[in-house]
Amino acid sequence: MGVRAQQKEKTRRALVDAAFNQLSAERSFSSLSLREVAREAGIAPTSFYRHFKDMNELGLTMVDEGGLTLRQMMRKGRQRAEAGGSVIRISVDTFIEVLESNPNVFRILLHERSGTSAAFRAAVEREIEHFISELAHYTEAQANRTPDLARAQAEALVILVFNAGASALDLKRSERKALADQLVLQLRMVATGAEALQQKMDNRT
Amino acid sequence: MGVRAQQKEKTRRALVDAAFNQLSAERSFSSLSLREVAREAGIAPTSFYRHFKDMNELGLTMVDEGGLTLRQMMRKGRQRAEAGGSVIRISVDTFIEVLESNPNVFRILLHERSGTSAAFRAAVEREIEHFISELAHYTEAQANRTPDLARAQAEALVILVFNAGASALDLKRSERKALADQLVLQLRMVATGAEALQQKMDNRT
DNA sequence: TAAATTAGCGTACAAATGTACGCTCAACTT
DNA sequence: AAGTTGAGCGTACATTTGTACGCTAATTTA
Repeated sequence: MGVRAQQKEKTRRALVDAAFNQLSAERSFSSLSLREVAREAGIAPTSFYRHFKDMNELGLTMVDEGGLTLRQMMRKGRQRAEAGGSVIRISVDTFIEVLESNPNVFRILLHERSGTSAAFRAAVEREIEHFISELAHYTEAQANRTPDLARAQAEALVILVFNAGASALDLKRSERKALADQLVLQLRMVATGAEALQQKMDNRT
Repeated sequence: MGVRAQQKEKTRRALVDAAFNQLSAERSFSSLSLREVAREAGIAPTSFYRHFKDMNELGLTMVDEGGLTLRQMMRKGRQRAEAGGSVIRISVDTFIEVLESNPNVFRILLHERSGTSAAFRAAVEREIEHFISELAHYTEAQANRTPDLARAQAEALVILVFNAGASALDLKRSERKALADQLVLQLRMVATGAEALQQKMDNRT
């Protein structure tokens, strides 16, 4: 890659990073202005357009990138689970860690999921869908579930985890422990219930 | 109430209604400006201050009012359930109806739950908490649950319902049917699972 | 009836925003 | 070596925003 393209990429990164850094509990993506982001990235407002058509395009990039980051981290965590122990417990702990080290990545997904732009909502759903289908396949194979039961179960699990994540963002570290415990309990409910429903269906034939 | 106070109340309502009416899939509360709301309500921008300190105060009013509306409608629906039939099924159907007739009320709760203002988030949580504790008490009495198991179960149920609501907002009427069915399945999972866990605990003593 | 209160208005202003336009100059192509 | 490209900049402008201030006129209070 030429010097020129390299520099361009660097600036582009600066923009994305600047936007991520400006996110916080008090600042959502949609409240960021193009000028603010450019300022933080150290370029002139008008130079922004050399990289993105508008703020929307930046945001979608962030959603995609953020989703990827999250999935990679979760996958890494799942490897730990293969060494033995409760899958649920380990997944929850991993998730909390991911959350703590990337709060802003999680924030944008969470907020834009119920956001004002259809494109954003779709992008977030797509990311969540990745989680769900990965998990559904896992359960289908592991626990011999009917596809649609596996699907419903996986979806319920993911939703519960995401929502707990949302609450966790506002909590102190000590309170998070209790939250994680309750989440584990809820996930077990779903898993146990799914198993019971599956049994009932199997016996009926 | 004097003529004067009556007129004031009327204008205040006009403001709240104007704000609710401007909400849509493409327009969140935080994207509304004070001037827009005033314009829609048919008063001068500066007159806004005769009723609310700022947009934030308006928003909090809307959250409180919206939560109240939702709870009243759900309560009315629960009466239908007492006539017999699956509590879960009837509650879900009621919820979908409520959603369809008050999409904007639901939207503001949903969006501000992950919003940018701590006050808003707290207000929404408070509303959701109402739902949860009502349901937890119901379950505790009805199904002899341990308090904390009842609590975890109720929370899981409410979260699943709310999330399905969020998805439903983006769906056509025909697709909502399938969504409702899956939701019912998920709720049954939680209920069944909670029951099984309860049994296990009981047997252990 | 006289005085006090106040909802609503119009004017005004500073601040911030998105973006059009044209320039520069370093990097790349031929 | 000569010519082309394009990232980044500065200037400029029309819009929109929140809100300060002071007035009016109708209602309420005394």
